Amino acid sequence: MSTPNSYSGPYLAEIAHLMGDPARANMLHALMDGRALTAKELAWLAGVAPQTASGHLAKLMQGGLLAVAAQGRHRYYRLAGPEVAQALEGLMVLANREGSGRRLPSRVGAELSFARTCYDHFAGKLGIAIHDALMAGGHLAVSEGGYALTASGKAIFVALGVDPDQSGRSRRAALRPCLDWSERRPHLAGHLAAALACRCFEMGWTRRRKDSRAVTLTGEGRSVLEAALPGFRCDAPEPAVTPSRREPAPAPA
Amino acid sequence: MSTPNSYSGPYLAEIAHLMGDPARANMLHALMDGRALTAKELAWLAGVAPQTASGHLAKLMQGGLLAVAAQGRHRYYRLAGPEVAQALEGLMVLANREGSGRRLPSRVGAELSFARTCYDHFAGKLGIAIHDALMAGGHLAVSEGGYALTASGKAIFVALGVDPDQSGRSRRAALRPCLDWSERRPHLAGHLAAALACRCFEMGWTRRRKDSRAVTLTGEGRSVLEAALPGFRCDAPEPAVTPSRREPAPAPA
DNA sequence: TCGATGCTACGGCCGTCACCGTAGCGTCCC
DNA sequence: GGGACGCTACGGTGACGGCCGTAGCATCGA
Repeated sequence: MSTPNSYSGPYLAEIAHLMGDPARANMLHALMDGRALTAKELAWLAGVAPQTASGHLAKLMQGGLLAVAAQGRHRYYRLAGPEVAQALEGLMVLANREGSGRRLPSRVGAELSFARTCYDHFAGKLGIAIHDALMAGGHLAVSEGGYALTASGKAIFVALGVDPDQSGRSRRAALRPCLDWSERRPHLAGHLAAALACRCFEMGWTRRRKDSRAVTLTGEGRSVLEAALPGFRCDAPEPAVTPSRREPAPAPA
Repeated sequence: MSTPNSYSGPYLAEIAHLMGDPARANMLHALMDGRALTAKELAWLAGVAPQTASGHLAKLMQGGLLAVAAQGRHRYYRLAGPEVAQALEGLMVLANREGSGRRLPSRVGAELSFARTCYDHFAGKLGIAIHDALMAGGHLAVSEGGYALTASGKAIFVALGVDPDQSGRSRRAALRPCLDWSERRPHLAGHLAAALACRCFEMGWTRRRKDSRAVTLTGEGRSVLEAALPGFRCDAPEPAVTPSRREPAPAPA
């Protein structure tokens, strides 16, 4: 009764509080590539014991941030939906602003900002290159709550092996812009973008890096995209020596 | 060294932790209408003593979420930028999902979801109505990272008394979609949207409600918008008895 | 000049919660 | 079946941090 204007403040605080713990934030960050991970993997990634991780995961579940799929004796956790990933991206934009003083370490930052998965689609320089090439070519049109493909845009998706008319859940836009936290420019999200990313992994045009959201564009992938997408241009990533960081677990003191 | 994949996790946690305290969340929520408020006002809105609020504000400043303008013996705090508002909106989307069980109280929710300011532009049913009318009429086109006005769109802005070619900071898109947390559909953000909102308040087409982000569309405003924007349609808000909630401060026990 | 006001700095109190120990339940492999 | 493995439930410990007291500095008005 003492806080007349705090309509959603408490709810907002509840969600933010869930994300505000380092261990939980690490887990959420790791899940932002859209994959589903087991509790043990998440525990290791977060740097805590499995018991602790279990508690965190239960809290995240109760808060509606995660979904779980039980499979045998494993439980695979994933983000509850694209809104969660989008909210996290919004926070990443803040966390990586120049003003805040904290930036990604340059090596790692270069890999991640070249190409990575953002929930289920491409982000980074690669995602933006795709977005820009489609836009510059007039293959995108404004639509209900996002983008729609023009006829020429649909032809491009067909050429890449993605059915542009597969209407997933009709509520969500097939294509929409998503602000990129590393480049501060939009890339393509939505289930068509996800289908395109999926196709790229299937065909070996892109590959996931181990233990990272970073993505590698293969030589074949570059050729395919340049052929199908007039104007597509994406600077090569530096070869980036594999850091071979492979400490299995923090040695218990 | 024990968390190989947590590149931005800690930074993300830091930002989220700042937003995760109820008092701070209330402050941020109150500032989401883009206005600048004094420390005392924010203390009252957050339901804490001024000393406590001062500490919170210092933390939010250090985290880069707020900016301050000293004016005499008052210090006016406001959000540091649109990115902050956007990140908060992203969290609100999560906080107000059906699944979470917590929704806005219906009375208040109805007022806020009809029309409100979102940092510096209109959101809610009003914001969406403007967005939809412009889109349906073909007045928007996809542009570099957002929307651009077509010739007919520019004419509409001119008719409303807003210069569509005022290029603010050229880095930011003049118009871009912004997901609405109450309606789950996009409304218009960007500095042209802000200019339009500003014009509406100046001309008395809309009015702010006291102690709330809610906005009222006046009869004149409705006429003006319907005349200038073919297809504009915005259901009337329920008259909504003014709750006259006016407890000056929580009685100290 | 003096008092009132807005805001911030410091100190002590106390609640909340992250953490990991042990223990228990369900599942897979041999 | 027996054992190993994945995960969760519970309890105690410790620390971080929110809270408000008093005190101090800057500004405005008379």
